[in-house]
Amino acid sequence: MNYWLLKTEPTTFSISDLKREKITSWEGVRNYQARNFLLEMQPGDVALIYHSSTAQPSVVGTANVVAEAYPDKTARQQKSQYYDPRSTVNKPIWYTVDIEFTSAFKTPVSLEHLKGDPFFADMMVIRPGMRLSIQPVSKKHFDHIIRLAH
DNA sequence: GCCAACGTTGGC
DNA sequence: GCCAACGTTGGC
Repeated sequence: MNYWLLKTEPTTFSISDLKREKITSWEGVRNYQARNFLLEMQPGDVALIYHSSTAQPSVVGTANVVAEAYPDKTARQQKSQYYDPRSTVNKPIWYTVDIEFTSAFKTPVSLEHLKGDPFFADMMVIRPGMRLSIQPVSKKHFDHIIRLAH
């Protein structure tokens, strides 16, 4: 079982949207490194949902991975902002996974907190210039964030 | 809105 | 295969 952090801009898709939809396809990942992490994800893995590009960037909830990676259909939809003409049915480039809402934190754990807490000193998300939208997370970091959120 | 850090593209 | 130019991300 592995742990992940999934970034999203709340103006595009927020934890509230996930709560309402219950299960969603995590479409639109267009970065090879993030895609490779998507391909590693397995049902049973759990993820932190992180709001980026907002007043207080924070971990805001959790989700379960419920379907392993499969081709992202938006790559072949010309009207989609995620359209990529290089991706074909036979040779898809981009993938997505299905995740299921599990919780929205009453107390989000802010990036500011993570940066200030030595416990998270080696967490990927606090590294300056870290733009990766899908990141592996250690169990100890995951568990502690859950504890802080309660 | 600024801008640093990165990733991608494409000419050579 | 190098690298400059350009585009994107995302905190501030």
